Amino acid sequence: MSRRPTLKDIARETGVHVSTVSRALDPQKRSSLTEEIVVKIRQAADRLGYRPNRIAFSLRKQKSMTVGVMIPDITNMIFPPIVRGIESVMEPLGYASIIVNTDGDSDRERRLTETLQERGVDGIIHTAVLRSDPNIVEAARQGLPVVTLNRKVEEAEIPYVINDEEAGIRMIFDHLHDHGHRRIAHLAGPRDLSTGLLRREAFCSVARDYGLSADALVIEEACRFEEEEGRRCAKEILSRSPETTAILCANDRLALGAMDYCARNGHPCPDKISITGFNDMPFLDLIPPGLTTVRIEQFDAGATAARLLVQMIDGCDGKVPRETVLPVSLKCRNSVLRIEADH
Amino acid sequence: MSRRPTLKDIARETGVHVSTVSRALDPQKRSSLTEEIVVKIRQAADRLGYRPNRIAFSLRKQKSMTVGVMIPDITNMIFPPIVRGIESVMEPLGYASIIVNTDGDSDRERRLTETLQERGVDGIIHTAVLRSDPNIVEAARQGLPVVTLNRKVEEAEIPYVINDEEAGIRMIFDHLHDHGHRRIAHLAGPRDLSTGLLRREAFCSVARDYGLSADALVIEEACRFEEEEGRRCAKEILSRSPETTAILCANDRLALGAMDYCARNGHPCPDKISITGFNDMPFLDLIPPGLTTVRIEQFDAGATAARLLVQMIDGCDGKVPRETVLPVSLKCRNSVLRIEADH
DNA sequence: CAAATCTCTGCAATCGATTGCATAATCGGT
DNA sequence: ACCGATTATGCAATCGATTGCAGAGATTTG
Repeated sequence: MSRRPTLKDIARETGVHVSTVSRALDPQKRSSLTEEIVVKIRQAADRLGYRPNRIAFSLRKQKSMTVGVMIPDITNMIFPPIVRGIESVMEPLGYASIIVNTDGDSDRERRLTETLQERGVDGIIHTAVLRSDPNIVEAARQGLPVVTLNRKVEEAEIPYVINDEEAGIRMIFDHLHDHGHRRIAHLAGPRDLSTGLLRREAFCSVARDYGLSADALVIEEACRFEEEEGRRCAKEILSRSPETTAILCANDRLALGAMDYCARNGHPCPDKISITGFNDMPFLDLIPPGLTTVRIEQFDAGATAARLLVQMIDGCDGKVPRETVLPVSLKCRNSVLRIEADH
Repeated sequence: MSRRPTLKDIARETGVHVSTVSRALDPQKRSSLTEEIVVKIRQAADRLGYRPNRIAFSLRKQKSMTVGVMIPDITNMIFPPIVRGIESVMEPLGYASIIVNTDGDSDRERRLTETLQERGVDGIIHTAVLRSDPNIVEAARQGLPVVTLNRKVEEAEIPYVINDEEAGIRMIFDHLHDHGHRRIAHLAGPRDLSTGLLRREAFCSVARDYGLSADALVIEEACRFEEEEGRRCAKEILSRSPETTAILCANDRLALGAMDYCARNGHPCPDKISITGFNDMPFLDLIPPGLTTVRIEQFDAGATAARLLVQMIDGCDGKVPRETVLPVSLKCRNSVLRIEADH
């Protein structure tokens, strides 16, 4: 129940000055001390169960060995793997992470950025929802190392890690096309979220490459990445364009909602309609018929962002790359049916 | 890019002593200052964009306004809601949480407990896997406020928050019995995890109340709470005891695995066999036929644990309750079929 | 043998905020 | 106008660690 021992306690115990103790316990400077005294000090430290006080360390060194991780919502299943990826890099290096949930709320985000800075974080990993974000940009401008995940930040010189959304959409579009689908609708995500916009643009671009004119495309935009919106948009698509044979959805949850709506309304997937997702979230394989989707390596994304951030914090050698694009892959299950091309 | 302003900067700016600035900015003591000077100081603080340095604060006050949250694995879907529950209580009070994943590894847990203490956390919320845990007990004995979640810690005086596992098992057993099931097998969780043991004991106890002799019970124990083990144990149960009409599983993932095995081997659920889960994890409603399970309020559990911890940290009034048992509820979907009682 | 060099350890300032105590300033009372 | 009481502010120590500089001893060198 007694207070944790400090350098001073060890100094008293061994009869040397605290600065000597400090040096004896620091592998860097141990060399400048007499072997005998180092041994004595380390033994005393062990005996007392000394553990350094990182708060004092932080104050003196102006380095907290702490990073902030801002995510929209940890209960959204795509984020836990990212968090673990970050931790897998940070923890071995002695960094702790303070994770905060922004709920995509700009006010909250501003407040949390503030608190993180008050706590003296050495850097921030910011996984984005909104496409622009003045608070974090401002923090970066003040010299705080920041890396963003899942979002290009155009305005500032902030390094970002993104997945190859374009390639993912192309893969899955190709896959649908290869299976004979020509009437492919896009169930898009919200345009103000960067993934929503990016995937939509990729869809249009790929469709153009296949020679489909832009105004012939049927695209329905969800307000949120949620099942309910998936249902609503699926309904919209089917009524607006009944000849649709495939719906390429901007993410898995939209796809799940779409599948549900279709199943309940005489268009079971994949028999009547093919549906695809994006993200490959956990447990997808347990949900029939098995959603074909684009796999994103969330863990790697987190780890990559963490490595970049550490580089920026250490700030020694060279610049870190401004842009890192991570590969994605096609994950085929059973939600896409081969049909006769109708041309 | 210039360094954040400190009290000293404001003092220089306004021509008063830092201690005066400190007092002017502290709502508690502001009263002892002249109104005029307080205004002047606050204006200067605003103008310079002053934000307190919490590290210095922590060092001086011996209070970090930080708590440690130890969980087995954030990618396990039951934990994110707990984390958010904790945050919902802590964040408004100015506490930040450092979340660490223990992976149920005792060594790792010891190390992480150490790091948390080095960082001067004001308390720890420890959501358990193993039934006993020397490290955290030791930390608590040294006077660190600790609350455990999901586990009774018998040895020490650590307050714990648990769900009413017994009541949950009883509800679901009753439910099966009401639907005519008499041959109810238990797909148990690992005995060294507290939920595994508790639910198994509850199962035996309820079965006894229904007049089933202990040695007539068919119980198969999984090594881990994973789908694969669910499959293995389901197979075991069906071959050992083919007349089984219902499998009461110790958690949802085991149930999902069992459902999968049964479906693939001529025992579709619920037509041939009824299966139940425990936890009510997210997305369960999307997986046919819809698992009937016991709902645990994870968010509330986290929030409750957080409130207890804050009480302990503030340590003012009275003791906190040693035990808090949270209510659970039955969540009926479609994995239980009504059958003719066979007696 | 004295001077120069080198090694090792101690001193004290520092990081930014808090706070008990001292002191200067103000006020009222007579 | 003077004294004691009150109030507002400053001083300096403190939290625990780090680190530049100084200086004591030991050692080498001319």
